[in-house]
Amino acid sequence: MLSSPEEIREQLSAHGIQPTTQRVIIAQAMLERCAHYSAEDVFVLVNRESPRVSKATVYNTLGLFAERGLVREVIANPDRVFYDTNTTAHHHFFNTTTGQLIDIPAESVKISSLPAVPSGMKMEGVDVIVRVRPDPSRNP
Amino acid sequence: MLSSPEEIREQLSAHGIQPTTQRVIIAQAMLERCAHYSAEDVFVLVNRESPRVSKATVYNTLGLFAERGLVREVIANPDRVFYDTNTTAHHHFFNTTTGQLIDIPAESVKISSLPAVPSGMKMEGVDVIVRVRPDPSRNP
DNA sequence: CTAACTGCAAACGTTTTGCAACTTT
DNA sequence: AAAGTTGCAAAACGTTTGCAGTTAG
Repeated sequence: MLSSPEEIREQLSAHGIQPTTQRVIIAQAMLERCAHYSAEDVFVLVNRESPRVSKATVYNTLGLFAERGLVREVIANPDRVFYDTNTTAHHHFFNTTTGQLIDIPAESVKISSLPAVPSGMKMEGVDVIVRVRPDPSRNP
Repeated sequence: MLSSPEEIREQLSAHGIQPTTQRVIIAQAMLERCAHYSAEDVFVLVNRESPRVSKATVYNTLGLFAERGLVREVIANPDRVFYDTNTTAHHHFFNTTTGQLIDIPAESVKISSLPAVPSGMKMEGVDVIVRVRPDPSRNP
């Protein structure tokens, strides 16, 4: 992934996001490894060594990043919104027992038919969430 | 839909749910018309005429109903979990502007390929959420 | 200099909890 | 009688807000 502050700043600018100190810190932390982060995850990650970004800023920033397409909002768990640094088209396994999300590459899912979008509406995207859980009978 | 308290009680029992007074009230209100209800919706609906069920009981009951398959949890909006009285296989349009959900019959969506479920896991179901929004160019 | 952004703490709305009282079996 | 359920109010939780102070262009 990208890592130098330089590259991060460019990425932010490319998405129309003003690269402030805190935004660079957050983007760097998130893009370092591909994962699904809750707001709390990011808050902890970013302030691990020393307090650098406030909670309000984390929330604002995640919202902004999602709006500008730098990360993607994934909603599978009622308790938490996740922000996915993988913004390419893809889907998810959702472990209903642990709440964990696992990416499914777009190619693995083929949707051969979809209904017409209601009139006056425009399709934004399609999310496929495959709910799974540990199988007691197969994993003794 | 079902409507007599008798039938409702039977439905609850059939799902392994002890048919108490409050649960019958809630089930009756929800099954009366097919829709997507938030917990607050149900709370208001059920206490419209007179206070009959507490908020805590509404939450507990919805959780129980979902667990036992009487209703289905639909998560598309970070702000609210919806409970869908349509438990047959089907999918959803999600209007990202208004937060409204619209059912898509299962037959309208054909998924021709899915990845293998991670080992030791068992598939519970597949949710397809088609995100849509008003199209300014088509609806002036 | 101006507009944009940040931090703090307080406010918010939803969901959960602890526990005594009450139903249901 | 025992087990399960309910209501209440309080707590917890994630998220948002208002505003004064700071930073970026």
